[in-house]
Amino acid sequence: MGEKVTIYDIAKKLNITAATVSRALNNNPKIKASTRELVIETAAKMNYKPNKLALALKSGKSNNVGVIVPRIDSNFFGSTIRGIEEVLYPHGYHVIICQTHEEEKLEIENINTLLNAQVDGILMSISNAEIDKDHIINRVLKKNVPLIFFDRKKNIDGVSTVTINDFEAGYKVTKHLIDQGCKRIAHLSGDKSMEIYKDRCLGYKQALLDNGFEFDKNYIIQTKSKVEEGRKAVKKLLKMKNPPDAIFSASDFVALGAIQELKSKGIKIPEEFCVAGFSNEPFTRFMELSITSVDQFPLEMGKMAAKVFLEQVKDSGKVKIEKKVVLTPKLHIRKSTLRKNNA
Amino acid sequence: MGEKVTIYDIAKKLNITAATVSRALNNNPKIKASTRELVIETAAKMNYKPNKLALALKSGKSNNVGVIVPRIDSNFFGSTIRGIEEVLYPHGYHVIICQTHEEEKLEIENINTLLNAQVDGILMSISNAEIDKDHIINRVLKKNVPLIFFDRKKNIDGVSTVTINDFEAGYKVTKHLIDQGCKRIAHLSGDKSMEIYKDRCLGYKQALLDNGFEFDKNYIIQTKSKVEEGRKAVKKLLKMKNPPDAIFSASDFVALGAIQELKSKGIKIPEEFCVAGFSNEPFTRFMELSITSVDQFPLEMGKMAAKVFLEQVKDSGKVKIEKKVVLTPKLHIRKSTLRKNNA
DNA sequence: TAGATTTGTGTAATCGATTACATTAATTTA
DNA sequence: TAAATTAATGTAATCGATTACACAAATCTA
Repeated sequence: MGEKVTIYDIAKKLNITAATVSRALNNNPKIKASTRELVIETAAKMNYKPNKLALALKSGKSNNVGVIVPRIDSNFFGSTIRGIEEVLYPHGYHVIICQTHEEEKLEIENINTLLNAQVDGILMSISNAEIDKDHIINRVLKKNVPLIFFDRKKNIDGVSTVTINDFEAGYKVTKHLIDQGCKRIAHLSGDKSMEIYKDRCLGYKQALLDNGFEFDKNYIIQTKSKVEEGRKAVKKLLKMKNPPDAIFSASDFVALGAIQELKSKGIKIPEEFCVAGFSNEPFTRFMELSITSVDQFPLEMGKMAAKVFLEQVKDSGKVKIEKKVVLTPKLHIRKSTLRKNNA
Repeated sequence: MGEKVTIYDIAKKLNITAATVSRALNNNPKIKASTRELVIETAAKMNYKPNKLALALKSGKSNNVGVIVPRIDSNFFGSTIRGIEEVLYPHGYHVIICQTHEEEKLEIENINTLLNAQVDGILMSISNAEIDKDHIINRVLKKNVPLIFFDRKKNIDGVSTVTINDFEAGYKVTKHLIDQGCKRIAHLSGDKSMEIYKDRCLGYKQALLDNGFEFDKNYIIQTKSKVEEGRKAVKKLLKMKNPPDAIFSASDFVALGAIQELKSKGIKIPEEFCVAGFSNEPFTRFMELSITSVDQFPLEMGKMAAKVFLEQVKDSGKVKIEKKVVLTPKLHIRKSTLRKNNA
């Protein structure tokens, strides 16, 4: 019933002490071969399994790492978590998932409860880079718990980061639109308090400037990552005196909404208007009018974050390392921006 | 630096024992009010946080639950996990994620490591219902660890399940296709070793029979949930002497592939051919030719599974309960099957 | 005012492992 | 063959909490 076999049960059965059992099971060379074998055999027979909690308490290592993301039911975060898990599982780590729903309060609460649960590391996508989180971050660092930001980072000493080059991505998309002959390129940005959106926007600006385009700040509209926001934005843009003929959206969902709205107005894509998104959501390639988008390699990003964590664990105690890994984004050019005469 | 504050540190500072500190922090009424306040105050000042591992070891409750799914980077499982997390987090539970990639070996390994980690419960989507898993399942049950299957279940005594009525879903879709005037309805099924696919197929059959259609087993093609498989299946079906004029696919991805192939052959959807999918993946409603599909309410399913777990924990020790929760699927009728003359 | 209660804390065992430090028995050395 | 090694195992502390039991001081009872 209870079926809780401990080393003491094995010890009792064999008339030896728990210490000997422990040593035998850990292949301590001081133990006589015959004893070792007997113990191992008996342990197997009794279906003994070590209690990870006891080990964790004793060693101070829980073999759990916390992963904090805004949400997991999105392709991007789901894939990063998959990558993290794939790398860490073979090393004996378990992944504890926490969602913040972009809420500041939950973010801090999550870190706290993860620390109390004695996780061996925290991998997170921080939501708002402007709000001061130094206090809680310091708690993590003081405890010497490796902390790694992925995708949504904030520059903090001692914190490693794994990101893609959002600036480059923004630049590439914009340059591509320019190459397709677009003259007035608008940008549907995201929450500017996040570095990723800031950087994408900066890349956009730089590409414009480098190519002799003038930058009009009215062409930048802040949106939340929702289809409806794309429709709204297009309505607004089309009312302008000098409406754009292309959109670089920092979100695939917003790009989708934009496309829907443009189509409903009878505007032809990509002939009259080009639209590019961001994140390479599955639907962007499934659509009949497939959508040009940026691949952020979420799986790779997750794997990389996990690897950085493993390195930090290995080297802990030695020099404090701080890695900044930047992945190169890949632009998938699809129908929504590909004009045939240019192909 | 180390910043590890324990109740002993607090005790030392106040010249009392750890027992008193523990009691004060736990609002034990035997403790003098003044002492309690002093302790609580000092604990806050020293930034004391209880060590969850120690608590877990003592109490035998880790406050962790394991969730085992084939993968997390899918809309369906991502959403169920989100639901689980949302319900359990407020109750102080953490969710440990494990992926099986449909591999038998990993499934068993995951259960084992979760048990060794002393999880308080396991919620899982079992991959293959035909392979005998009694041994490992028994280990869970013997340990009195609540076990709940969601979506992909297997009928086992003592195991609660939360599923949707896949039979009904299959029936509804097929009936809908019949109502739209389709005469020869094919079914693209999934791995028949899973109950969900078996049931969807049974619902399909029953609907055919109930409506005076004859059932042709050549109209059933087994597929894996991939776009390419849908294309292949359609190629095969169209080569038949008496090709179908509708497809009920047990997967949205397969349905998508089918649609792509049909279109490439110049077949008009839904006028000449209707296609319905399953799972209500986001892309099904985003497509220009939106795809009829079945909503499995993954978020609700996750929440429900978590609630069943909570009930079992509460009632543990009392009668052993075994809940079978069946959610009703919802058919979203979209362009891919909606013939205007029928609307 | 002696005995019974109550109040507030301390002592020590416990959860299940690991491990530094004995300790005993066996073997080697001189 | 006595002393020195070595081999194999036992004893007990430890990780950080909780809690049954013990106990002294304060308060109540008759």
